[in-house]
Amino acid sequence: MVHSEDSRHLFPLAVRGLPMDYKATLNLPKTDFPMKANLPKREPQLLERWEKEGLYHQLRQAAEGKDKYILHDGPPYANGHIHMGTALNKVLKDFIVKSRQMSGLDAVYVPGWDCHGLPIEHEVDKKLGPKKAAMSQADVRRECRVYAGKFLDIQREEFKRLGVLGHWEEPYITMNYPYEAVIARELARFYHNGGVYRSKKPIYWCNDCVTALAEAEVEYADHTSPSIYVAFPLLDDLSAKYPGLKGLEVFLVIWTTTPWTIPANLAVAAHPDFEYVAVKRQGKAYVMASRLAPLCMDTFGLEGWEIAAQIDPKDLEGVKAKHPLYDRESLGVLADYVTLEAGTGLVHTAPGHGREDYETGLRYGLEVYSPVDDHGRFTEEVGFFAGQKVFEANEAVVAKLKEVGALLGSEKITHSYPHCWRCKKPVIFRATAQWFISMEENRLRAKSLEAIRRDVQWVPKWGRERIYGMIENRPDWCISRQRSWGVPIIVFRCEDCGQNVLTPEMSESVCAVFEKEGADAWFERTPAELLGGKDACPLCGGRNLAKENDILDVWFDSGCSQAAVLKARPELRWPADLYLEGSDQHRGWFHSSLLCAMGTEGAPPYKMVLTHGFVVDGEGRKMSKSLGNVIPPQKVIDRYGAEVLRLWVAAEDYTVDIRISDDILKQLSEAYRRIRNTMRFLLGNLFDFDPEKDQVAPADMGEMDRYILARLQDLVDEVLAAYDEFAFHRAFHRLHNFCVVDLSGFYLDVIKDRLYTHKTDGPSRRAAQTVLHRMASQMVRLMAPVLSFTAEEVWDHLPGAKAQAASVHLSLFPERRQGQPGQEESALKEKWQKLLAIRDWVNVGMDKARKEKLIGNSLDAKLTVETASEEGRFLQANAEAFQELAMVSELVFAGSLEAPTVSGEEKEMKPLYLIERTEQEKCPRCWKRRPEVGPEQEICRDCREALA
RNA sequence: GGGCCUAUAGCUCAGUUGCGGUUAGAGCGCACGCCUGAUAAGCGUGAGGUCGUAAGUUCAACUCUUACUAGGCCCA
Repeated sequence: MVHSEDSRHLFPLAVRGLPMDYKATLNLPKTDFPMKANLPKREPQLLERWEKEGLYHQLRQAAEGKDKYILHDGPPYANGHIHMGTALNKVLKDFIVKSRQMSGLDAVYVPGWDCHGLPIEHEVDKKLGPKKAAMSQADVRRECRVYAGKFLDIQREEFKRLGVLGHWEEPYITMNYPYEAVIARELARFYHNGGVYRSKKPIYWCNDCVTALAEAEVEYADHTSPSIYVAFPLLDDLSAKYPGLKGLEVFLVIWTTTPWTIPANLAVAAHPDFEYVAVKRQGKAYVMASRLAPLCMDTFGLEGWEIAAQIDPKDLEGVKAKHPLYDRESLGVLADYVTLEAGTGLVHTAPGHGREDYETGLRYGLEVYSPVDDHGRFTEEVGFFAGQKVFEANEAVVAKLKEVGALLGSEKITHSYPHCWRCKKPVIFRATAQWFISMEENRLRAKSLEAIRRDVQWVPKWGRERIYGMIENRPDWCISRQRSWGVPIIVFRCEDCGQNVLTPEMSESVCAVFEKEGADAWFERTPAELLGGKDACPLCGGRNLAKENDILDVWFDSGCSQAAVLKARPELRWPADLYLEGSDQHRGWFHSSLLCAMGTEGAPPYKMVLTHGFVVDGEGRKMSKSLGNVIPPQKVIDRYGAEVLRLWVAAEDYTVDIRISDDILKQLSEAYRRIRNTMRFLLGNLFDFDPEKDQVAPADMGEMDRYILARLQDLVDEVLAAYDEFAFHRAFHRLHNFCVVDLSGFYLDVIKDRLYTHKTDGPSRRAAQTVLHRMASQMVRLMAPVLSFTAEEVWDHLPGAKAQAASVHLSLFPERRQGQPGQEESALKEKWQKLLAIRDWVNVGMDKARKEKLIGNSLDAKLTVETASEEGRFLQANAEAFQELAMVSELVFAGSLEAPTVSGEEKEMKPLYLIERTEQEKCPRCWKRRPEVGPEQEICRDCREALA
């Protein structure tokens, strides 16, 4: 044992022979709960234990009969490893499920995966290479199934590693046979309701993948296109109204960045509100928007022009121009999407090659003309360019226009253009026969909009406006894809009468086969087999039914999860209480699920929709390979542990973008250590505490204990309120703040004396332990949804905990305060907050005294407080409490002070005080400096009593 | 280009759910010091913000309006 210089001098121990080992008489903290978490190693052990004990199923059992809380999992795509965004999403869901469970609900969580679709098929294509040509569609599908299954397993392990609890052995999987059957069945319901139709319509088309693409499947990237100005000779004579045009050859001048669509031109659009002019030069007149005309003439290199007439755009509606290349008319139309940003103010319109063009075409009764085949080649009907690929034909079109003298100008332009999300090549708009779900039939759009307004709670609330706008403006849902890996559109075509046919009996027969054999049956079996021999056309009686080739958009698959999962599983319930996904899902899963449910059930599948933002780097930039700022979850887990990743999710306000960086993670691991150490201190001081026998009633505690218990109750109330509102960052900050400010900085520091030196089973020590026990027991449960691993570890070490529940996750949250705090409690709080404020003020002087080497430890100090102020007298009345709080050896009072330690200027509300070094001797046991300690008496009176 | 959203100390968050009012708060980190009986811990003190920028409304704006800048999601 080593003594300080000081105590050796005071206690000539030779007198007694050997130094008394007072340290051995103290109750110092003792615990197996390690300071160092070693999370990357410890977490897998806990996971193994939870799995072995079947924790998720124990939770189900424990909650049996309670109200259910259904958070319906949005299925991630079974392709690739998880990334920070998917990790964030799953961890947030885990917070919600665990906190709802601990609030006394039965929070079932069935995770799912989305398994069909182009991205997987594309990967499989790449893997198969030329082999694919020799394979049947069914063979390709088998490969896809294996591929999806592999990544499903990978992701499942990755999610479990995060500490996410759920029914992992039996997730929902969109490629499972029963699920596939439900998809087909839901589609059939739409079909039988008349909501599904087949029509020619321009859709995004990838020439390379030879498929239609969903809007979600195109991405925008820069693309260089030829931009050309083309003159369309006007056939109608406008000179009656505009005499300035008399005798002139008049042209409508358009601008386009897709020359290859010129052959499909059927109209020229003007804006109804813009001003137009006809510009005259050398016997010709060019019609353009007046604001753009000078610029354009400049571009064309034409000088010496004048304005021949101001033209009202309404007069352009219905006029006929001649197509520059073909013997065909092009109609003058009006459209309000025409802009003056670039071009001529007159827009080339090809209804078969653009959505807006298509809609304009509908209004004017134009054909949906699209002379391009599946591979993006012109068909025979276009003449000159037949057989050429459209992008390559750009040049030929330009040349031809030049040849006929219709080309006024051309240049290269780089602009944002849609590309295929898989092959990254530019896509086109092309009209083909597709299957659609009508937004108007059965009032699907109107009913959905009503439901968005009336029946669903959107958090944050702007989500409502966002999805409302999308549903309000979206076109009909194109549900067909020309691929293999998906659920087929189970419609038959009668080769005899040429009609598409599907009766309820037929669809039911097909779905029954799907349930047993999966959707593969569509590709492997004959119509007769699928229809149980009843394969006669219901219209003409012919027996030559052919199966539709198109498969369904994958968004329809996941949109059906509410039917295939919520309704199908007995442990779940329809509708769900909550959907929680990233804000991009307003156009994705929230959207498709709503349409599917509205179409078949007439009601939304969720009561509440919660969204989170996107993970960005420390500078707020999105994560991308090209920026090199991607942080994979695995890296964080390996370095800090999943617990720190979870803490990151909890600490950030997820309603907006969520930043992550090394600095942020470092900061969080510091915060983690602080919380862990606080819990460790609590446990360490409970080593000899048996809650069954040693508890002290609050009435028998001191004020300080009762005060901190009131603070603890505040913590419980606020953290639980935060969980209720899904405001996890508030829960985390509050808990952390409590550890730092209320515990470390105040209560724990102050009660060390009691815990260590007071009589082991005396009331003051047992009171402090009672408080610590209650604190640990409540805090561990408050933190369990977030710090799931650490809380379990604490639970293992907490006296009496295991007797209550085998796992902290099986316990319930602490009780909230009933009603408002009582008057007594409020008074107690006010008083102690005042004492603490004065302590802060005294600390200023203590620091000064330390810097002056007057004292080191605060127990070296003698504090003299002036009683002239109200606060001074307040302290005098509460001297004992304040002395314990300030941890000084002497506290005395004086009427006035000559030279206070810190000048009280501008702090007149604070008492003046003086800090000196006390003359009293140090008790070698409790280290307080006491008057009775000296050569006669080795230790202080309190210590003697404690040891008695 | 359009819609929606975000912008408070180096970092993470508060700033009193819709309604503007005294020197804008906390913790972390940092600096300086203390302790060595929470010790690869703990305590204290302190320095950090023209509340993204610029106008406007007002007696008064972090809080309201507009524009701009940066960033995010969705769409074109």
